[in-house]
Amino acid sequence: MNKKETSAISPRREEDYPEWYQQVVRAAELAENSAVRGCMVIKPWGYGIWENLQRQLDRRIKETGHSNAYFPLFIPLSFLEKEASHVEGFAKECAVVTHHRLEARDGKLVPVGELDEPLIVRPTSETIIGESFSRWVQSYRDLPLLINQWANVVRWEMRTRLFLRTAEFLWQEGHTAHATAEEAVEETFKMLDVYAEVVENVLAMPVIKGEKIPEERFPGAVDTYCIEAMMQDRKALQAGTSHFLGQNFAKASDIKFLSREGTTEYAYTTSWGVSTRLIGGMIMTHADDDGLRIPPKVAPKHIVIIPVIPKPETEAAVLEYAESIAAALRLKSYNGVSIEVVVDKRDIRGGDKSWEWIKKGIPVRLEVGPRDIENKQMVLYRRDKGPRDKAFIGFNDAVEGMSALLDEMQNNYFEQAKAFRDANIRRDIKDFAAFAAYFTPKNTDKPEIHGGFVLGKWSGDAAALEKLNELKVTVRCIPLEQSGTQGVCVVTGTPATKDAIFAKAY
RNA sequence: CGGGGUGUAGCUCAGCCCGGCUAGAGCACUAGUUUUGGGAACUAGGGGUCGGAGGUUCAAAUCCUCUCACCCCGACCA
Repeated sequence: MNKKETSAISPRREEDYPEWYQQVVRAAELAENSAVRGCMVIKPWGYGIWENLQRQLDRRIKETGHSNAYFPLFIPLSFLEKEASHVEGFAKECAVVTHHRLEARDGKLVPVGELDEPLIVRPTSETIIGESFSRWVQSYRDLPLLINQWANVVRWEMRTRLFLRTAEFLWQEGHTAHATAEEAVEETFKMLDVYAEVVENVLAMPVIKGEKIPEERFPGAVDTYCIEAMMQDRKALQAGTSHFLGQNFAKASDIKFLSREGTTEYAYTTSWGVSTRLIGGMIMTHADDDGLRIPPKVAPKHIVIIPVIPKPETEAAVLEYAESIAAALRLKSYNGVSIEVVVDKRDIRGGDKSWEWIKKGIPVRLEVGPRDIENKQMVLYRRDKGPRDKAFIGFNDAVEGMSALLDEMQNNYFEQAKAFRDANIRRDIKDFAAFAAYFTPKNTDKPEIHGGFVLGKWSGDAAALEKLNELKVTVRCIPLEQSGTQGVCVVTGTPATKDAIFAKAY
């Protein structure tokens, strides 16, 4: 390999951001494309991140009173027809099962045994869960009903990208039913807060909580709330959504209850979800030109110990020393779990090992050789510093201080991401000329990274949406935090009071 | 589904326009030697239905027809 190459990932972010993203995913062995169009294989390192995220989110979902359950992968076609706008939103991207048997004919397998009613593979589960809810809810005493499921869903997207948009993806979807609108709205916000907390504290991704404009709402929802994050190409990523569904789905699925007063009422429902897309967001928030950087709280392994063996006769002693460090570290805990250590004993060159782990984004690398045994020390490399930025650290200091070090790295990642985002939120753009200039690349043949977030006033009229569409800019959200000031819409120039976040988006 | 492009080794590709020896390169892989606090060097080696089917020809990776898959740009999106 070329030693003059100063970064492990080629191209670098500023050269070709989408290609850089793909190379990071590949180099870190997170996932790969599969034989099935649009569907990915999540490899162990990537799945390990998902499991850690899942565990920490699941805990908070349960702490807020929800229970996990599981509903069918297949949904009768007729269920989807029950909610008019829901149909419109999802019908175009549904995988449909029409047969239940294969027969060999002329050496080929052909589907036979047509189903009376086709089944769709769930793109989301409101309708099938609603069917259960309608039987589970009879009285106001059955409410609230607070259910979550971890599942895979399928949306037959035209264009896919690993983690960010795949035809099949993993997620959790919460579904709740309440006696009053107030309580359901409260639930919607509560789960939005849970998402924001997990994404910021666990994935170290700063987010903006807000409300979607009507055009961007979940099909069938009364209100959709979201958390929006900024990627390193300054585009927005919707990182999670929480929907207040009003009585729309309760009416469609017949979720009724007898109130304390003896009247029959429709329940108010909510739904909320986050997906494996968050891993894509984590990559695009933290990875650099040397590959992935995983926030310690979701890293499948926190530390790799790389034995340095200059001569074969030193091997046994070095490995023994490496294992003793690993054993001591494993007795320590970080973020509620034992510190995860891997001793990389593979018979390949040390430099190759180091760079492999750098690209995989492991938080800490420890290198130990014969000289370190005598001095009872090791060489420490942190992924939040440069690849050659090494520090000697004593055995006891390393073991006792590791948890605090991981915590510091977790915070560093968040602070770095937050500083980057805040530096790229423009609040000074007041007219459309400046707005359009900000979102237009200077080199149209090969657009450079440009634009960012604009925080400005939004009037909400249809003509304005049209102008945004031409720029490929969207209203990401109306932030929950509003200034309350009077001003003019950055698109139309007409008087407006609402603050909105504008950006190009994934 | 519209416009453009690509299918040749595990990966990235050359060869195709202008048909012709046993189909090539780099990386990766295997073995050996040297090197060793660092993304090594040399030598030898393994690996290919040239996306698939049909056609033209003495001869097809190369020309023709059909077909499948994927990628990029649009419309759609967690």
